[in-house]
Amino acid sequence: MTATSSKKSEPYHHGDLKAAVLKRSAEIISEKGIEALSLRAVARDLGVSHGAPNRHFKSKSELLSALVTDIWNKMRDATLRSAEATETENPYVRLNALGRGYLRWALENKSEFQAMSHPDLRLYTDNSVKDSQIAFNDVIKSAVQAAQAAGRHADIDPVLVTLYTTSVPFGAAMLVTNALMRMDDQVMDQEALITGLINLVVPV
Amino acid sequence: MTATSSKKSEPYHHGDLKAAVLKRSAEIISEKGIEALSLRAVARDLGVSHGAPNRHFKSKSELLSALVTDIWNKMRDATLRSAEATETENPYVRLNALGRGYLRWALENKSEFQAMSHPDLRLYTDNSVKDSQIAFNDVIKSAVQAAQAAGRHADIDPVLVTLYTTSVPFGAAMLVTNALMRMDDQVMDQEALITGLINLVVPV
DNA sequence: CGCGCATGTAGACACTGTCAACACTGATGC
DNA sequence: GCATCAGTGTTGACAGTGTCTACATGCGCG
Repeated sequence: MTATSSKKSEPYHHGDLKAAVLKRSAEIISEKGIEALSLRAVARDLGVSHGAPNRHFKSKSELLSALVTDIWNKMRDATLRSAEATETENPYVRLNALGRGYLRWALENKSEFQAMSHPDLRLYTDNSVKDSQIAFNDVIKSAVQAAQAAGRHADIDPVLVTLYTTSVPFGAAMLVTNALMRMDDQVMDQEALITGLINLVVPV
Repeated sequence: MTATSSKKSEPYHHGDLKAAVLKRSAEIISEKGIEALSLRAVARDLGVSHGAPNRHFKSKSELLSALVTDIWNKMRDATLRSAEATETENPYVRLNALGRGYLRWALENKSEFQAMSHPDLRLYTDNSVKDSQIAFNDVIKSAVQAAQAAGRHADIDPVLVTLYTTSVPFGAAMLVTNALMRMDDQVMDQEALITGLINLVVPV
């Protein structure tokens, strides 16, 4: 919406402020974490008055929602790509790759990953966030069910198996990025950690 | 620190403001979530001036740290109690109970659990939080290693197995309490979910 | 008894998100 | 071609926040 593009001098109208706000906000999250994001700071960075962003986002929560929606979509893409890179139909291999892609993306995009569970998101119920969550979950769910059809936990409630399968990369990423679990005494190569961990959930 | 107790009329000195601030803050977190916590509101609730809490907590982050330290300790106690209630030495049964106690506590103390990963905690590096995390992790680690000694993933790096084992209840609690995973289409009894999920990680 | 120091108060400051009133501008309809 | 008008940006205000400093109070220790 509102995509006139072009970067002139600095006229009264910015031209594409909405996109610029989203971009700068994403940068701030990535660089300093979501706790450093403020509407006024973004406006300052863009050389625009402090009230300008409100023309495009009714509230900070709405901006947050837009950002997080985008993050969910990026994470889904990265996860899916990882599975498709295997070029196989073997549901175990695919599910394993899904998990590794998921975890790797989270560890390599720490700030974005952390933003997804920001408390302020609970203040704003936006369907776009929910929709992107559902789209992500559907990716995992169908891969899990394909593996179930091939014999993995075949007799267990699919909801349970999906939750279990998701919890491992998600929980591990949370624990590691938030330093909620100390792993310092035995430092480990990141890729070895990813592979080792996912192999425990989805042996191949 | 400053534990004179007693509730007189309303003298100049509160008597035990530090404890009162902690208590009221914990209530607010529990009732309205951590995003609703403000120093000034707590001061108002306690009928005390807005600057008073600063005498006991140098910053809001310091208060947060104290609260979260307490939460970690409570969670550890609940988790441990759950294992000891089994009255067995069987490491599988004990580890399974640990996981169920962990997950149950998180689901039943949603707000407290969510507080533990609040972004603002990253602004304040406090050893007390770290120490209580370590104490919690040690509980799990030793139970995991006992199970390894009994044959569970015996040949895998203990760090990996501990991370895996912790990730499941932690990740599931995160996903469910933050509504990051929709589970609505197939509602499930909470205790059935807990048991079913933990059985996938630690079969008994 | 008196003094000191911990504790509580009051005011100020900079910052935040949000809102309303106003200014500018580009496109549309006549 | 020109007036109009909706969209966008500006400015100032407001309430709220955390934090700091100067001041007030009173408890406990010498």
